[in-house]
Amino acid sequence: MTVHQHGRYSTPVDDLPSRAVPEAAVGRLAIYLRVLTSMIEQGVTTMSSEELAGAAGVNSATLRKDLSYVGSYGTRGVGYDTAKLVEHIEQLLGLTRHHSVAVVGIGNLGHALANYGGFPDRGFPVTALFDLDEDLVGVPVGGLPVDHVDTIPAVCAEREVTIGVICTPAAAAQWVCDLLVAGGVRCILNFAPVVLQVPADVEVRRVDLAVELQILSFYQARRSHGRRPVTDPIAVIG
Amino acid sequence: MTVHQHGRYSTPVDDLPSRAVPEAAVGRLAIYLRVLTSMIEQGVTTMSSEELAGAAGVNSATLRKDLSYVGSYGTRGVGYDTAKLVEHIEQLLGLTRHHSVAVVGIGNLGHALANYGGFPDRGFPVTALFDLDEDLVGVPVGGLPVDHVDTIPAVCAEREVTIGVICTPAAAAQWVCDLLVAGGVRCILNFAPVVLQVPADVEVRRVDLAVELQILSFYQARRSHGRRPVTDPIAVIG
DNA sequence: GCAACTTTGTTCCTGCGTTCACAAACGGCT
DNA sequence: AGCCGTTTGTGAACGCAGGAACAAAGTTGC
Repeated sequence: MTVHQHGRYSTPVDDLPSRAVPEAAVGRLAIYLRVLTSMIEQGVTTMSSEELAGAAGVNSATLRKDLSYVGSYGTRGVGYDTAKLVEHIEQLLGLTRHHSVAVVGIGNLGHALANYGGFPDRGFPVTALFDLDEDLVGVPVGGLPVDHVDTIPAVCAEREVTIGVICTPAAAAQWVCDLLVAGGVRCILNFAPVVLQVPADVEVRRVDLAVELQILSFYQARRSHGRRPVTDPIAVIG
Repeated sequence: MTVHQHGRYSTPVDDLPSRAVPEAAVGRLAIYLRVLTSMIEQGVTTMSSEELAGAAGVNSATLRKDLSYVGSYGTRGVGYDTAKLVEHIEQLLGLTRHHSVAVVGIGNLGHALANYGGFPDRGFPVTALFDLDEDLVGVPVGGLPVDHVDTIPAVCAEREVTIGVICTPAAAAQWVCDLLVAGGVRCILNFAPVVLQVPADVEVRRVDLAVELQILSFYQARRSHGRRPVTDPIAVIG
């Protein structure tokens, strides 16, 4: 799934330019951002809420409300300036600053993540890799040498890691998580199939393959039990 | 994130034993399932709602309500029989039947998924791998030979694939998705950073690394800007 | 410069999901 | 057997998120 571990909401901060942003809206804003950058590459300079909403798969009213959290940067009768909008969303999401990422657990998945290089959509440089396996320590993966997990607190503090990604087996996840927190990391992306226990000021997001599959299984079970008739690959669209 | 693409709800089916299960509850049930199986391995035969809720990181009232969708299988004054509960949740989630999985895009991530072998927590055998790269076609990955993407409709139909996992680059995702749908696949797990357009009866779940990181970035930005002081790795817990 | 059209920003409303709180039920102990 | 403590299951309140609808604003054409 990948949900907030607890049903927490956005932070009720006040001094920042916008009001409290609902959690769900934050996720959608990240999607708008992707759609926008993709459109900009295609030379689109202006989009209406209707167009953007369609591309992102949401209701246009929802989109406008989400954008209102960012501020009023649209032009009535015209739409939104794509470049300007990207700029403001990036600012709201804190993407102007770079976030140093550490990957723990260099197995199959860890390898895959480390090799992403600059990490998807820039702004998230991977600056540390960790594993327990002595044979792996020192070996460069994706151009970065692997460090031993025991050095997590020290290395994370030194390299100012802000986001820790846990790709270890379930059994090691909580331990690794504690080490990351000890190293000052307050944002954790957890791929291990465990519910992590963390202090209140640490944000955990879970990406759980098994849960995803089981949810799909549920929707599959509730249905005209069976598969879809095989169709022509041409006719698509919902 | 990994959300429903649209904010759809559970299916308003009637003949099945339980009432309509809220979408959010389905995700949590999958988590309870994991916690329960883990506890059973440790020899625990009974758990109270409070214990189980704590381990899953949710409110105990929420947990009880979620379990009430499954049916009333607890004993007042005692708690829930772990084995019995697992059985009933598995039934609700449709895990009694096996769900054949196809992985499309055998890059870093696809490799990682294919090598998971039986796929996390059983019940999801990977029965087909696809890629566009001719050099990869025929090569066995995790014991299964890779097929060409062009054969997706035919192979998926033949092997009765129920879940398609898309690990391709963004540009190929929609195309691959259409092929899967053409092959009769109605459940799709999408790792590509794109919003897929699908017919209404196809269920898509998205796992989007970039979005996850950006959400974490947002929460990091809204805070007493900075990292956590480096602490002793021992003192933890929220 | 004015009018008509387009599109935003926002307000209101509806509905779901989460939580609280309590009554019913069950086991254990005397 | 009856009482007491414990824990479930659910009815009701609360709060947030999503969608519809409208008024303000701005642009384009004449």
